Amino acid sequence: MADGRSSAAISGESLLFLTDEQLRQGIEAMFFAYRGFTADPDRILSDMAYGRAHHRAIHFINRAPGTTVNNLLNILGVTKQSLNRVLRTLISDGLVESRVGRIDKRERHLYLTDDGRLLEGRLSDAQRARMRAAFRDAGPEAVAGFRQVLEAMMDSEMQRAYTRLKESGT
Amino acid sequence: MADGRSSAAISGESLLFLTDEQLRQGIEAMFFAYRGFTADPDRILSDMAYGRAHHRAIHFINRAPGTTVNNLLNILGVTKQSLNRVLRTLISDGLVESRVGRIDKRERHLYLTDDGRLLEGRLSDAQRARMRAAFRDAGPEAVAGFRQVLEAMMDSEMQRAYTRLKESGT
DNA sequence: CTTGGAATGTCAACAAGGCTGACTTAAACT
DNA sequence: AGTTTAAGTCAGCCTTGTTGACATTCCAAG
Repeated sequence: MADGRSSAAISGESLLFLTDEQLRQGIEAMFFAYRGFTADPDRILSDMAYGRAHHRAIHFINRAPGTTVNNLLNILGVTKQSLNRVLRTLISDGLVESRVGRIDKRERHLYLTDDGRLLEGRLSDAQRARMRAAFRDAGPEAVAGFRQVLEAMMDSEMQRAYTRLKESGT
Repeated sequence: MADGRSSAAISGESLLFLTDEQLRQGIEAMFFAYRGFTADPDRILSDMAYGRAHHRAIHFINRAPGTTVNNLLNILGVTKQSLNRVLRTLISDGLVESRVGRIDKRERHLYLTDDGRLLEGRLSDAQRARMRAAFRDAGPEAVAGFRQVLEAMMDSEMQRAYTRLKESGT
């Protein structure tokens, strides 16, 4: 497993794309690309008292308006204390609204306010601009491959969450 | 820009892969996939007193043995104070060796010790296993697209760093 | 030979954002 | 009535990022 070409055992057909060298390039590509991926929203957020955690909350509340705290917790994969700290500031700053559930009054349903939607737009415009440029440069076939590999890299639980979100879109 | 189909202006040929919906799916795929990407090494590291920052340092020192602190700083994109804290623990724990430069004695050249290489192996075996599974599931064409999109998503400076590393490999 | 600047390291302080654990409140379920 | 669940809160801890100030060492240019 540490001989430098563990998966380079070429078995008839070309599995050269599975060499440790190829895998390592993939790993480094993920590392550098993720930095670019977050760079633009981070710049916007650093001017305010917000960080990446706020962005994530805003993104998914916008994505699924009325989502419950528990729901968001599962998607974000953090503790409720961590999320609560973020939500508290967003609510008190008037970007997020928390409504008591009608059916189950224990639940809180989360919505973006007008101000919240405004910030969401600024953040996702910036992030989409980069993604759009990358997609356009690479072309539709590359984009399909990109999505396919990313999906295969997720934990199965996140894969389900991702698919659910995907299917709820439009 | 916030009308929900800003880039869906279908201009003759099919640019449907550039709709805001497609871009958002790409954004969410990056988010969920990156979690999976770091999950396995994170689990190993949490047993020790180390975190993701230690992993990154170990990875790139292994990748380019003898690299200087400044070099590493540029690749990792953190402040020297941040990196120094990480390096200090790695050096005092005997995982990394810091040698004074022969030509320029101000520089410190960094190398993994045997113990360091051992941990590096454990971490990258875990990370590669997931990447390998994802690559295999998706197939070579998808992998090519994956790499192409990621590369286009990097800042140009990181793109250069990535290419340099890529070309130094094997 | 001296001095300026570069590379490195260190100290201190701070903030964001993770975490655990303990506990409360209110509502719902059984 | 008693238990479970959803949410929130308090306190404290850790990692990892940040600034700013400052010391050391040493190369290189004047």
